[in-house]
Amino acid sequence: MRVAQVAAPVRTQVAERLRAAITGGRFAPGQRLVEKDLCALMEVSRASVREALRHLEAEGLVVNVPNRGLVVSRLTARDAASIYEVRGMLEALATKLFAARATEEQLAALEASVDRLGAAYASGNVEQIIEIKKEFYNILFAGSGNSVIPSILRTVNARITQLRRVSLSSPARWPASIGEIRAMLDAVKRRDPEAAFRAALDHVQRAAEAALPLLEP
Amino acid sequence: MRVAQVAAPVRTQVAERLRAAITGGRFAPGQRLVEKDLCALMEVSRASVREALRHLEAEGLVVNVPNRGLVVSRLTARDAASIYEVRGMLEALATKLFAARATEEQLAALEASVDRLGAAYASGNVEQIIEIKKEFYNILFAGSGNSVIPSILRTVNARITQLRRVSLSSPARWPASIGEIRAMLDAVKRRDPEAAFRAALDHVQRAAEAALPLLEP
DNA sequence: GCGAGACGGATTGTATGCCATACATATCGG
DNA sequence: CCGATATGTATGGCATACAATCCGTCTCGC
Repeated sequence: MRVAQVAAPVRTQVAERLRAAITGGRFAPGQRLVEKDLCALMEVSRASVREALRHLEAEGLVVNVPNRGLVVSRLTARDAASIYEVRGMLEALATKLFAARATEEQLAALEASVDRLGAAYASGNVEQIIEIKKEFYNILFAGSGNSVIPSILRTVNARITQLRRVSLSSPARWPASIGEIRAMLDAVKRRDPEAAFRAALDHVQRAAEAALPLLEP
Repeated sequence: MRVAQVAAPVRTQVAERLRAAITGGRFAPGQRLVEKDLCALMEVSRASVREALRHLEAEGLVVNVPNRGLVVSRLTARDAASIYEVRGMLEALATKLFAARATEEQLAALEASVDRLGAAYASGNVEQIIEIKKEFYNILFAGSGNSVIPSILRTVNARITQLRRVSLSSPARWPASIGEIRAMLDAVKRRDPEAAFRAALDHVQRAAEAALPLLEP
């Protein structure tokens, strides 16, 4: 009987906290990340901070300026548009595969999640919406049977989190959004992969249309 | 006038050499990567090796076993299938965007690259085929205007390099392959994004059908 | 007054040594 | 033959040291 690993390695904890700080907006894009300061902030050694930063660097959340150090990567309008294009394709693929492969249990779980999401939109609790949307996608990816889509989207989405939060904070698009998600669910329930693909792609494209103009006013 | 940086950081050189060794098959899947051994092999410090390994870990090329260290990640049949699904979508997207957005110069460059690729296939030089295919995709991605597709595919493709090399070593599929690529080119030249999408997706799907059976005999 | 160059602080890049801990294996006693 | 213990190996983590580089500032000479 294997006992639970109590403590994750320090470097991964550091990486997670840094990732949360960046995606949560506490570190602004363009801000310098000075190793020594991070050591003081988290009370760990420089080696651990550096290894964590190499991880974030590989994820694209921070970029390295030679001999100057790391700065929180700045999202250009083109990057954001590219990310939405990729998201559209991969989420559409996942939805299509879900429609073709998911078990009835997974389908029921997805439907239940959509119901909760509708309730969350009605209540207006943004944190709850974000939480349930994450759950929704976890069910979707699990049922798609594709093991690499989640990791790609997690990485790619981390870079546009601020943008999503901003766009989500205006409730104007909420009714349309939940409607699009219900359309995805309908297609999946009909076991219609092509319709599911189109519905998911449509959802992301409309989200992009709402979010991208916020980038450069 | 900025002078060329003569030396990349040691850790990136280490990461590149390790990546090349893994994708080149010199490190077999499942093989342990002992930090001290790598230090001795490359004559660098353990800190540099560790930072390089964090990078490869984020890329998924190696996986960490807690308190045991890193092993070259093993590609399951499901992983390989997932990767081909993702490749299909993203290469199809890139081709579609290229058809819609590329300049005439980029289109001419792509056509020239396809011609060289045809010659390489005719000559039977596998290394040359790989080289020109890389060039072909670089032109494709540049003309697609999407900045994140290349980085995703580079990461994802690194994991199936051995598989590609094996499948490429049998010339049986070569005529079909170059034919599919010419179909992509034709659609792009006609500025027909949807046809380009379908042609690129078809190319990857057929490559997958040829490569995946080689995984588990 | 003003530009060029020297200087110094700050920061990264790299190396080294050390210790604690976890795991695997060998060894030894019964 | 079996189980407990000892030992070796490797990672996980830390502190320190030092070179290279960059950047801002200050001074000196004109």
